[in-house]
Amino acid sequence: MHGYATSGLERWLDRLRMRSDLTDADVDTLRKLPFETREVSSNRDFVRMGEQTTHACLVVTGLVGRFGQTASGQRQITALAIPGDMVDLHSVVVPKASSALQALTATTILRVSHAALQEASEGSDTIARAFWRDCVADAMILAEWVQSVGRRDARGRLSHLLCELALRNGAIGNDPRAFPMAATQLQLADTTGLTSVHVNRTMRRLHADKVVDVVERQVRIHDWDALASAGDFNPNYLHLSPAVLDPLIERLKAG
Amino acid sequence: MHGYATSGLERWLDRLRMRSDLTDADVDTLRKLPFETREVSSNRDFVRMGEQTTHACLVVTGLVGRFGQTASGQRQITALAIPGDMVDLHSVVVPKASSALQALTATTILRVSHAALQEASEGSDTIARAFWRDCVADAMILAEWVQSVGRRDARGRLSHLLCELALRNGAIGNDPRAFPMAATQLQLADTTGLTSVHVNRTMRRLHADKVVDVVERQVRIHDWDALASAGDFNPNYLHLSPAVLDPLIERLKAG
DNA sequence: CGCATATTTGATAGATTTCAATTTATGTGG
DNA sequence: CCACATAAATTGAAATCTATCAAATATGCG
Repeated sequence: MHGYATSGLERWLDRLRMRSDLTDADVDTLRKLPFETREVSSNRDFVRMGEQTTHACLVVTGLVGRFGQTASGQRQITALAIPGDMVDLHSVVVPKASSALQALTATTILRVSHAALQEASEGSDTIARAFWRDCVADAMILAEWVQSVGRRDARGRLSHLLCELALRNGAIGNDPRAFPMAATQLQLADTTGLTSVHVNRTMRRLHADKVVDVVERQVRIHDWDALASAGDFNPNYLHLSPAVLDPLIERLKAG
Repeated sequence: MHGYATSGLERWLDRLRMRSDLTDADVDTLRKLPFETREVSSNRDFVRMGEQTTHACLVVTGLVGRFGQTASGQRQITALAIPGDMVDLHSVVVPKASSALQALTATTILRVSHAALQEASEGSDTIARAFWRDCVADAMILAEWVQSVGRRDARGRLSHLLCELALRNGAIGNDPRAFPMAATQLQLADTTGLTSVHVNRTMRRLHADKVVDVVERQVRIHDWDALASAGDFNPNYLHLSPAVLDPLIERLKAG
């Protein structure tokens, strides 16, 4: 997206700045955050539930899920993090993990210490506000998921999720009509509160209806209007500025 | 709970301090926050979806729900606020409401301006952190709700919700075994992603099994162990300190 | 008393899960 | 590059849970 974006931090900074005004000094501070890079292979927890964490994790490439688990072993994904997302920025203020983080595919993360993040936030009101706001944005996605899982049928849930991922991918510079999505149908099931069998049948139907497609770990949206209407999708909750949102919708409709 | 707690702010302060260390100066600052009191009658929106808000709302008495709505008119409650909760503290950093707030029963709220809250948070790192942490705590409840709605059956969802409400009520000084719960079965249905008919039958069964009871807008827990096990309830996500949690659990088990 | 709201019950339809296989990808070592 | 092992996608049939529709009974309130 930007020529200088060699470090994975840059994409995160871009995202932060989409939501919050940061001063040049702020950006400078954040660019200088120390981190260590880590490769996580598919289906591996890199934060376990209950663990006392000391670092937050920024996704550079790949896909990360936050997992809850029921006593009977049923799994539920409560958040998906794509590149540019700091999966657990919240851990700076609540370090004890109340759910596990797992890579859904081979993933590169940057670990940034809570101490450094806290120092940055205490050194600048605008950074503090940006971090707070980012956590609130995550909460709004969660609220939307509650609604989706609570009140939409299988087709609606999957459509809604794919709409969300399209815009979130678009916001980080991917093509909103065709973007990487490494989750398996089982993982999609754990995200939407369905069974992998039912996800399979529903995706198959969406494909047959020429609405969306997942081929080779890539989502391809063929009919945005149909998808958005099936998912009853209203992008407000993502709080993207018109400058970001409008061109994305335009591209999606052009599809 | 405290003799001096004439103002509704006090209970909120107590709750904040349960999660975050505040200095005496911080507490002083927060006590001096200007507010206006407002009575809201049952089933009335006091914040509409899409509205640009200028104040955050603290519940003093009653019950408030955050409502999402689907195109087909299906409703989903994405948060319940009991006395002492600032329903939309998040609106300080994201003022545009992405869902409606509605009183589920006659409710008293305190409106506190964003400007005042922001000033408080910018004047003290510890206050800023406490606000941020409180929003994160709300998000963790939301994540648990996603899991509940996604992966538990009707009995599990209702049991889990009642367990949560028991501890949250206990934390503000109510008896965790018998506390006010003004929501109708229809509202419980909107909270758990069920139908009012199904909520009725399920509550009826929980009653028959001598697990819980809702009589005259009061929850009465008869068998905590059975309720917690039916709801597969693990209180970790509420992040209550042992000093608060342990006595509550003890009382609940004694029941 | 009488309207409006909430609870309760029954019968039926429908969506989704569960169980059990089968087929199709994907990756890996020889 | 093949053969094997493993993971993922796919399909079918039956069982279950939950929604839907419709109505009767309570309950609260002016």
